[in-house]
Formats: sequence, C-alpha cells, structure tokens
Amino acid sequence: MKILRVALDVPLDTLFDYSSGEAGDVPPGARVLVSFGRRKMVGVVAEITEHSDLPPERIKPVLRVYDDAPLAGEILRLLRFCADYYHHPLGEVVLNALPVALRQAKAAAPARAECYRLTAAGEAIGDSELPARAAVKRKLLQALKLAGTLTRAEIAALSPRALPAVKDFVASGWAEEGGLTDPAPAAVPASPPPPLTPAQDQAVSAILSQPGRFQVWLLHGITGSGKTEVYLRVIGQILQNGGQVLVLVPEINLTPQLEGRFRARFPHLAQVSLHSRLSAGERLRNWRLAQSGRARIVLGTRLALFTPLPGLALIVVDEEHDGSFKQQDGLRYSARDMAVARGKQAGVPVILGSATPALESWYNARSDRYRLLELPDRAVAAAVLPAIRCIDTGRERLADGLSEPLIAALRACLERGEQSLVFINRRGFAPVMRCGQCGWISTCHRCSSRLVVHLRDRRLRCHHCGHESRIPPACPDCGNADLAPIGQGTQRLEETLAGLFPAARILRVDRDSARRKEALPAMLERIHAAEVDIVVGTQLLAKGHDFKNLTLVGVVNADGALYSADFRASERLFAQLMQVAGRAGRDVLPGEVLIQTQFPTHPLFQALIRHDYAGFAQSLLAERRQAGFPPFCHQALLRAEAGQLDTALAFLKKARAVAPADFDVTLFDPVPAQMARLAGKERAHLLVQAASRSVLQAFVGKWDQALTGLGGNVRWALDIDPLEF
DNA sequence: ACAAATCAGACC
DNA sequence: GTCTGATTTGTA
Repeated sequence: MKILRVALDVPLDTLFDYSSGEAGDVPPGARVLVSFGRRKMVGVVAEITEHSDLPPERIKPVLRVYDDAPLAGEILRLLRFCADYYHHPLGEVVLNALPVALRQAKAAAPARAECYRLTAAGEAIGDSELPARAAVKRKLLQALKLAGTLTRAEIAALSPRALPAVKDFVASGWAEEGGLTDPAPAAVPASPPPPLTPAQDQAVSAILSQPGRFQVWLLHGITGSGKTEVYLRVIGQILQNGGQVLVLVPEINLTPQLEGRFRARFPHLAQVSLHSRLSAGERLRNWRLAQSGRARIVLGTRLALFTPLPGLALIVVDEEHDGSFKQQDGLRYSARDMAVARGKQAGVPVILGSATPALESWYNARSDRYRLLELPDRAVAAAVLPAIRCIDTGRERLADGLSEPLIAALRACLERGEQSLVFINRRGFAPVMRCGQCGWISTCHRCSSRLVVHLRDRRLRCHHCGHESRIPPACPDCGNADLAPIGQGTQRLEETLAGLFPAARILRVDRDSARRKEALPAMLERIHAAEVDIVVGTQLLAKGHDFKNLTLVGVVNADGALYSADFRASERLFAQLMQVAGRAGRDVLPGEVLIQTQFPTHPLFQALIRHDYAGFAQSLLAERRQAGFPPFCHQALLRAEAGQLDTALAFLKKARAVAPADFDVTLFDPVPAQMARLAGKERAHLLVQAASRSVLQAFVGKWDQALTGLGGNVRWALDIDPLEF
C-alpha cells in the first residue's frame, strides 16, 4: 500500500498522509477526495512515498480518486517553487491553481459530451427513413453528415430541440459522443503579416536564434513600435514545430483585443483565453484544452500562469511593468516573476514586453541577467512621436481645472475634425466634498480615505471599500449648508467640456461608465468609428488601444504622485503618462500631448518630453541605489490587520522580537500602512530588507515558523517583493 | 453551579 | 480555515 501525500486547501504548511486504500495505483498530481476532520475535501496528490511518520491507525484511506487528468509533474514543481518562494501553504497554492470546478467535492466533471458524430449506422440512414414531421431530426442528420462532427453549441444553434434529438440518435446507435473538441479554427484566411522594421526584425531573429532554451528577453519598445508584431512573428515560428505558447496580459480588458489579433494571424491554431471573468464551465473547458495540449495559444491574466501546458515552448508577458501582475491578497505572487521561474524550469524563452519596463526588469537587463531588445521607432513609418509639452498651472489660470492652452488645443483639434483624449486619474465628479465654513471634508468611516463625490447619483463613494452614502444636505460637523465639491473628477470634467464645446460629442470612459452604460468594447468601438470627438477617461483607456484619429492628449492633473511617500510612485507615474501619451498620433497624423502641472521643470516631465525612458530609468536607479531600495535590495513585508491599530502594531513588535538572529537583514520599525484603515480594519506592517535574495528567503523561512500561532486575533501575512505599502 | 466565552491544538 | 475539548470567565 502506498502513502499519498495530499495537498489540501487549508492554511497549514504541510501535506497530509493518506493511504491509497482500494484505489490501487494513484498517479502524482491526481485529484482525490479525502475525509479531513469531519469534512470531505478535494486534494491533490503532491507526493507518493512508501512510509509515513504517522502511526498507521491515524492514516485514513482516500475516499475516491478522480480519474480525470492528473496535474503534470512540471506544474507541481512550479507550484512548489511558488509556495516556497512566497512562504505560502502548498495546499492553498495548488488548489488555487485549479479552476473552481475542479476544487469542488463533486464528481469528476467531464462526464458531459462535448461533441457528436454519426456512427456507420447513422451514416447509412437515409433522409426518407425519418418521419416527414421530424424536421429537426432531418436537419440534424443532414448537418452531421455534412460536418462530420458537431459541438454541443453548434447543435444547439440548429434548433432548441436538436440536443434532445442528438441524444435520441446516440440511444439508437446512430451517433456517438466525443470529448472536448478542439476550438473551431476560423474560416477566414490568415491576415498577411506586415513588413518588419529593422529593429523588429533584429528582435525576432535574436529570440529565434535560441528557441529551445531558457532566456529572458526584455523587449523595450516605445508605444506604437509594434511589440505585438514581434510576439506574433516569434510565436508563428515557434509553433511551426508544434508546442504551446502562454501569453500573459495585465488586465482582462486587454484580452479581447489581443485575442482578435492572434486569431486573425493564426486562424489555423486553436486558441483559448483564461481569466476570472469566464464562467466556471468555460474556465474548466479552456483549462482542459490547455492541459491536453490541444490549445496552442493560451492567452490570459495572471491566473493563467499556473495552467498546465505539456508543450510549453514560449512565454510572453505583455506590459510586464504592470502592477496587476502582482496579486494583492492571499498568495501574493507576481505572475511576471513566476513566469520567469516557469520559463527557467521548462527551459523555454520568456519575452517581457513594455514601453516602460519595471525598474527591476530594466536593471536585470542592464546587468545581463536578461537580454535587452530595443524597438526605438514607431512601426508606422510616417508616425512620429507625439510632441509633449507641460503647461505650468502655477502661471496659467485654470477654469474648472482646465488651462487656456489646453482648451485652445482642444478647440483646434475639434476644428481639424480629429479626436482628443482628456486624461484624469480620478473617477467621480470631484475627489472630495468640503465645508466652506469649518473645513470638514467627506471621509470614509471604514477607511483612511476620502469619499468621492458622485454628483450624478447624488452619492459619496469610497473607492477603496465601496462604502456609499447620500450627499449630506449640510455639514455634519457645523450644520452649514455651504458644502462644495473640491477638485476634478471625470464626471465634472465631462460637464465642463460639454459647457465649453456644446457641439462636441463627448464620451466618458471610466469604471463607472463602463459598468453602467455599455460595455467597454462598445465604447471603444464608438471611438474607433469616430462617433466621438472628446474622450474623458481614466487609466482604463491608457492601455493598448490604437485610435487612428486621436491626435491630442491632455493630462489634467498629474502631480499627486510626484512627491509621494511611495518610492515607486514616480516610476508608476512615468509609465502611466508614457502610456497615455502613446495614445496620440499612432497613425499618420502627428500627435500632441499637453500635461498640466505645477512642476514643469521636474525631471520626470523633462524626461517624458524627451521620450527618454532610459535616461529616467537611469536616474531612478541612481536614486534607488543611493537609498538602498529595490532593485538594490530585496524586501519582504509582514502585514498585520486587526480591529485596533495598536493590536496590529503590538503583534508586529512581538514579531520583531522573535525574528531569528544571525541573518544579514535589516528589520525596520512597525508602521501603520499607507491606507491604515481599510474596510473597517486597521493595518500595519513591518519591512525587512536584505542585500541577498537567498539570505532574505532563509530568514523569512525561519521567521515564518516562529510566527505561527503568534497571531491571536491579528491576521497576518507575508508579502515577498511587496509593491504596495 | 452552570453556561458562555476564550484558548490551544489537531486536522493525515 | 474549521472543529474540538479544555480552561477561564461571568452570572444567578
């Protein structure tokens, strides 16, 4: 009898031993149902051994083994690495990697037939052998004869009665069921690839010069330089020899667009996407297609990183600098970093693409751990980089947040019949409500944040915890009725612009409008179709969309991040502004970018005006080196959350006291989090730094052990390579 | 004296 | 995390 060491979704850093019982041979990676305490749980066999340290009477047999496809050793190895690196219980890591449908203690899922084809008996049936009134059956028979195999969806599309009919066919032996079908290849011919620029060509040949080997390529291409075309060429070449490609994007919003481009180029290759907005069924289906090797291109958000891919030949991480690749709760992993780890384990190339690489990645490329590939020019030959200018809001008078030069530029753009985008990173009407008498401002009682004014539905909203209340008729502190919204938000900007340009068609694109009115794709379509003159938008719009007729970008207020306590704030601001600026003049029309700021001489804006990422990155790196911040050190953050701030801080003090000595690490003092209060919980944290990653790992490993059980009523978690403080 | 609240430890 | 049984605390 074998001992199965099973990973379970419990916050305990251990595997649990079960005997294989009557199950016989159980492969590693198999899903099993076990009794755990008084509950039944689904687990995954992580190891198989001969002996257990436990007395035999304590070892229960597994209740059942699901005979669906076990997780391959390759993916188990990655999950183990991930659990070790982030000091997170292996069971949680493993079970979280499974689609929800496979986490549940239900019968193995793929009982459902996915497709149908005629048997020899079915082929022999003539049309006339069916009763004349059985129109649906006749139609179905004909369709099956014609197509050979039909999927459930295709059959359902024939007629609502067609699915029961096909089951009748199966019962009479005329048709047989099949499993998963390959995703239908598109009927359209592949779109011809555009010619490559010399830089693109160089990048493609460099990557293809060593295809079957681990190497991280940092593809630094300015916006509009055609990074996607480089991915497409490399993917096309690599997939010629079979295999699978994993493409990660930071946001769900970016999947449809990329999906479309991939399908157009590779209509003959099966492609699936994986992200959290899929239904449980779709997610399972796509995951299985990936796991079986049938899906050749797997496109998804960070969760797609853990998809088993037997033929993995290349990993692409697009917009690799994007913070969304880091999960901010539970297993706080970076999908980008784990993609590199996965590439290394699998021995395949990894392409990290960005116009503004994360400083960590840039540093790795500079120090030859990664190979740098530059795309310095725009791909459309006639397209030139947009001219970026700052408008000094210390000198210019602002009318409702807009300066005269920006208004003039918008007017000129309108007159030329071109589109403009006004970018502001604050949705809602105004960032805060203020009492003119006593200075009261609307704050969230559950968070240390301000309630944002949403004038349209007369509500105050917390953008952090979702708390909502009505706009009070008078100041809650002094009773004064003179309450005024202070500052600019997308809604207010939209109103101001409508007042200034009554004839212009204005569209607001932010999380509020994208949720309520129409889906984001529909709004993007309207912009593409030139049904919009002025777009008011948040960062939702900043990423990855090409608008051919868009020539002016205005940035209303970018100063918030300039002198922030967060040492990564300026890196993020630069990336964001570069991103937005890149929306202008993607095609033959030249673009112009106007940034309203109080600090026009700030080095960040100066670098931006020169489109000088490399220069800015170098100065940031110098600052970071000076301050001893990442990438010149490695960090771990112990996060604590409790009802009272003092409780959290007291726990962190204790944690500091039990920290193992003899490690070359720096422990800082416990401090309240930047957003100290969130959703009614008080949060604090303790930062640890080390010059060496392995020293930090060893330290945190020991510390983690010392901390178990120390929490009491404090919830705590370790965050390795934290991005947010 | 009993019940509720809190705590520690197992869970294989 | 959930569950258990033991211990402490609260109340009549």
